[in-house]
Amino acid sequence: MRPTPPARRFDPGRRDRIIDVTLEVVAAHGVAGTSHRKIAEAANVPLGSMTYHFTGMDELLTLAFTRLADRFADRFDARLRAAADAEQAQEAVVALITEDLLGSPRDVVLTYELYTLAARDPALREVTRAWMARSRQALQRHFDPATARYLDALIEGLAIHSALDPDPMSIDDITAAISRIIST
Amino acid sequence: MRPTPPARRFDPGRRDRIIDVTLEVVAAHGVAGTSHRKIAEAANVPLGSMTYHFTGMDELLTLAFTRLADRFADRFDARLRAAADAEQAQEAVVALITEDLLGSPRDVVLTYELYTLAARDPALREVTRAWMARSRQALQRHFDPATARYLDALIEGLAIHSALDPDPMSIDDITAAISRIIST
Amino acid sequence: MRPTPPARRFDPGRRDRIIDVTLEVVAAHGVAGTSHRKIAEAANVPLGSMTYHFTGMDELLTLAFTRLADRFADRFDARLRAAADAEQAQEAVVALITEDLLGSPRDVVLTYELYTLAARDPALREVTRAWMARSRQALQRHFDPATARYLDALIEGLAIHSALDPDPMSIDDITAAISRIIST
Amino acid sequence: MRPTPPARRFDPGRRDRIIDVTLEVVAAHGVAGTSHRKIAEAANVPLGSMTYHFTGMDELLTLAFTRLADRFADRFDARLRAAADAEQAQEAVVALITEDLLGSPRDVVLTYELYTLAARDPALREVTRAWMARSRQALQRHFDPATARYLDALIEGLAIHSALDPDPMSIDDITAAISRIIST
DNA sequence: AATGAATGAGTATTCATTCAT
DNA sequence: TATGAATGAATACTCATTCAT
Repeated sequence: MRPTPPARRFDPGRRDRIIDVTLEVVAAHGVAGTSHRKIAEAANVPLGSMTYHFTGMDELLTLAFTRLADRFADRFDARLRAAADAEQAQEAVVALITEDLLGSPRDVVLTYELYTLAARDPALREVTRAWMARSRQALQRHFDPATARYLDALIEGLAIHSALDPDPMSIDDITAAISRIIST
Repeated sequence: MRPTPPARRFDPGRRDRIIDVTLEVVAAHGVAGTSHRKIAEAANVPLGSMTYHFTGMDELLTLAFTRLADRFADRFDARLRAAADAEQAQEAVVALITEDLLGSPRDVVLTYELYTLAARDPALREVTRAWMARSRQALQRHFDPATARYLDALIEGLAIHSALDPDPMSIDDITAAISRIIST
Repeated sequence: MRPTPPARRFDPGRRDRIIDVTLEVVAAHGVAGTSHRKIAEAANVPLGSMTYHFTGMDELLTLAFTRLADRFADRFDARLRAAADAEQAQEAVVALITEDLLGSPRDVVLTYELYTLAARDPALREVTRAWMARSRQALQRHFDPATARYLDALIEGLAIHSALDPDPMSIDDITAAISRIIST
Repeated sequence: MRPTPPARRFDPGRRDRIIDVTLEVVAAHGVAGTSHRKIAEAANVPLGSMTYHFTGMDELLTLAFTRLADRFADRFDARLRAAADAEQAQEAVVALITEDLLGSPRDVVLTYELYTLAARDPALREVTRAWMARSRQALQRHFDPATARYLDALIEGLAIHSALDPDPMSIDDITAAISRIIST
């Protein structure tokens, strides 16, 4: 009896899958607790495959967070694109905070991890920069540039504080805060 | 020739010093890159001393970030305590953002590291909770509770976006955004 | 849109080029730091091409060092062939040491790498043996066999010591040493 | 039954032993084939012990080869110190080549490995430099400085060629070559 | 005939923690 | 009380080689 052959797998899209799995591992263990081993195991891929497809952890994290930011920005964009007027836009922003940003603890955690990396790594700061730029662009569909910028900052702050606060703000509070920042 | 003595140093305040040095190491290498070894070396303390004084990294990080948050809150408090009226309070908030929060890249980085840990660890979430509570308390010297809360969130968002943005907001912009949120 | 073609390159002389590039990689990184990957990259050749053309690193190194030794021996031969008498032969030997052997740090390094391999591997010891034989043959155009042999050894020693010595011998010293060994 | 405890060993002189074992491993496998693992195994020491005692492979190799060169130089010195006159000194040199340098294939191999490293690494070039300096100093007990230098180079060449040559020189040949270089 | 993808063994190194002194 | 030495588990990464295409 020969041992089972090493089971060379035909696995297109493997690279792509690894990138997605990376975000899951980071969400579960933090960047600090993320390793090639954990990702490889979660993706059901041999360890050697990791450094075959990516030059190192840095590249992998950059790719993964770029994907994350793109998805956030897409959702942001879609919400505001669907709003017909300023009033609907305001509702869209509230929904965005309460549903998109706070709805998934996973995403909250990942956002912080991204900011922490971005504070050190220019490559990831570029990712956050592009994300912010797209957000403001989306807001400018309905608000003037200055308001868009203030609003973007407020959204950020509301999301963070709501996430960290054991007694988070109500939707009414969030709506009220937003009303103030867009009143010109 | 006698061998060098065992160098039993009289070193009161060692425990304290280690806690402070921990923040420096985290600022320099991130939580992900922080280790007992690096801290011990930076504090000029034998490695064995680390696990002698602290049960592990978790305790050490909690102590260090508690100290950090206390210092931030103290400064916040002092600024608002010094303000005589709402107008001065607004100026104090602007100064707080531009000088305290954005003045030191070290502090920006450490704040993110703290949030990232807090998102996972209840002990550190308590640290951020207490910090937020003190901030709002300080703001309530001059603003009603709801405004204090909105303002606190806006401060957070302005600080984050300004730190990550290669083209950060001007002081005028920051002032304008704050004006809107406190207009009742 | 068709996918990019498989880039089947018409590349005659590829095998040859790989052998030459191998010497460059060894010169740059040492035998210890040489790998199929580095050679493939330096030769602009797919990794799979390495084990397609050569059975393994041993074969590749043997081929490369054989080529190196042949080139050295050719130069040695040419120099002594050009000498008309014993006096010119002596000058040729001095030039050989100072110009051929010491002129290029690359060649000095490669020579040691070869000796180190030869000390272990009979295939490469055959390479050094043949090289030595050709050197002596060339010297015997002008000197008796015993002198040729002594001279060959002295050349070796002068080259090594001059290469490793931060304060290497002058040409006059080299000439004087050679004069002594050929005086019968 | 508890599993046997991890058997923390009291092992003074371990650091020293590792350095010696390193030379054995290099002699057996070459620098290219030497790894922390092999050394640790040969020294009967856990892998983690290697990088505890040494910053890395470089430091370890430097220490090991320094020790090797010192031993060679000691023997060289002893031989020439024991010679009463120039004639005995000449005999000492012959014995040195035939017994010390060629007597042990291990030492021949190690010498090449050292030269190969020295060609790249200044730290190891300093080791060879110091060794050469001591050799010449020893020779100057009996010969003038220029002769000492030529003789040192000839010794080197005779040793290398004899080691690589399947038909090495006889003692008479070696003696004759040396006679020529010291005849003034 | 040629190669890109794949993989398990192996590399150096870092690490938190233990414990004899 | 304090610590230097020790250690096994874990880290990222490199590698020669295989093989389906």
